[in-house]
Amino acid sequence: MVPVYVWRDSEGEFAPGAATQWWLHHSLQALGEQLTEQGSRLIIRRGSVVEALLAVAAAVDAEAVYWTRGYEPDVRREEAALRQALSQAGRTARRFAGSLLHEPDEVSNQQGGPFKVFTPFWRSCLNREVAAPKPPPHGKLNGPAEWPATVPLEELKLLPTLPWADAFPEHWTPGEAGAQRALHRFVAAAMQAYGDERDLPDRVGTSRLSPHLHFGEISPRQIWAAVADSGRERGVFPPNRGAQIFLSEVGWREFAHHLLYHFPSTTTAPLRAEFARFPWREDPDDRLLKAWQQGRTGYPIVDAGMRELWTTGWMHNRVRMVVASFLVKHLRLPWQRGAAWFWDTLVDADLANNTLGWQWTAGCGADAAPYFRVFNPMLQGAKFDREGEYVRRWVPELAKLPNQHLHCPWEAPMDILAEAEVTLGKTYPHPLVDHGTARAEALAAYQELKREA
DNA sequence: TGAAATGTTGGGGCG
DNA sequence: ACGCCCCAACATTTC
Repeated sequence: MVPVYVWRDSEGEFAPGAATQWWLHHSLQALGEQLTEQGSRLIIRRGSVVEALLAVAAAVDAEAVYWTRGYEPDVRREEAALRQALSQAGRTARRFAGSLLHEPDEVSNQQGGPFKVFTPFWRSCLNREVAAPKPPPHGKLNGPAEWPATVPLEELKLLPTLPWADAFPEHWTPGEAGAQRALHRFVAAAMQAYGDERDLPDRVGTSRLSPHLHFGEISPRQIWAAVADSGRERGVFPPNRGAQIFLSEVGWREFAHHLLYHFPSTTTAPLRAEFARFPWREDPDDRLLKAWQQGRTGYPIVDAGMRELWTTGWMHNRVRMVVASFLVKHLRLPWQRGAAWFWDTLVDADLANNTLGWQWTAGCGADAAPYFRVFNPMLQGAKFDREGEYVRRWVPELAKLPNQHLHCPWEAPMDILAEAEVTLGKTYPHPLVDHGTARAEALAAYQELKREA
């Protein structure tokens, strides 16, 4: 067996982002070390996936090439080309499914088509058996008499040249061992309270498994099995309400892949075609976009989220919904711009999940939030960051403000601002847009879209 | 996995 | 005792 990773020469809008590359570097490093411990190696190549795999296969005269299938449009084209090339070269192609609980073409509605609404999709999934995960290979792995050439990991230049990702290691341990630790921490310590705590961004109430899942360091079947195992003694599945909600979140990931597979154009185009004509706002020099990206919108919960993203490569899901709603509704900038920023900065950037998330927020996707559902950043802050711990952690210049004014500093009396050492427009920005005005304009833009329909 | 406007209900103060 | 008003609490509708 010869384990191979090929770093593609990919360009364009869905080439791996900077945060993805950071994670990949460490994940490959961990995988390489693990394989070495088992007497094997990780062979790294770069360039065309098809050419690289054909070359390695020829070098060791491989009988067959094995891989796990993917669902992104580019990957599907690549796999088809690989199949054909292997066939021509007289080698066997063996493709396996390992990234989902259920394959997108095995789940269908009563008309035999793809689902477009989550609830019936997930109900249908719950009626199916989830295959048990296979144990990982243990002990010594066999290898060829002579190992093929490999590119040193450093030569892929995956790590950022600027010190942007310096704090990432405090928050993440890429690799299979880190994934297993995260899973077992969650199941043992947080899963039962998941229903109550998952929406509170200052807690570690979520699983934080998304990057591990994206990179295949853990599979959803392993997660399913671990959750089921935690309730085995009492013979109940799911073991509790927290587990049930958590598994349905895994279900949203399944749904996202289902949609990407059946509607591959949604990575760039709205599923609801009329939204292609949405009157987005002009943004000369990307002034509004940059303020959002840099966490300088003047809305504390939004800025906290954007800074958490920049600092850790991740953002709590509740806050993702808030900042996404803010970009699409308050700033009225195209959801694709937000998706591109998430794509570059999230360590869990995933084409299926990112596409579903942004189309959901923008109201133009499958089973999406209606467009008029505009999040109020002050209320979201008051509801989900009641004690202000999240905002104080990521927007420290507001830390001395009392809770009452923390989520809307522009409404605080002068003396309270002075006492908290806050000067709006200087130590912290004025609101980039007025909430009431922005909301009204967003709704008017939506009416315009409907009128033209 | 909204928010805001609008409508309804019912307790309590008051004449 | 009774009607009236106020208003909070809750429900419904609309965006």
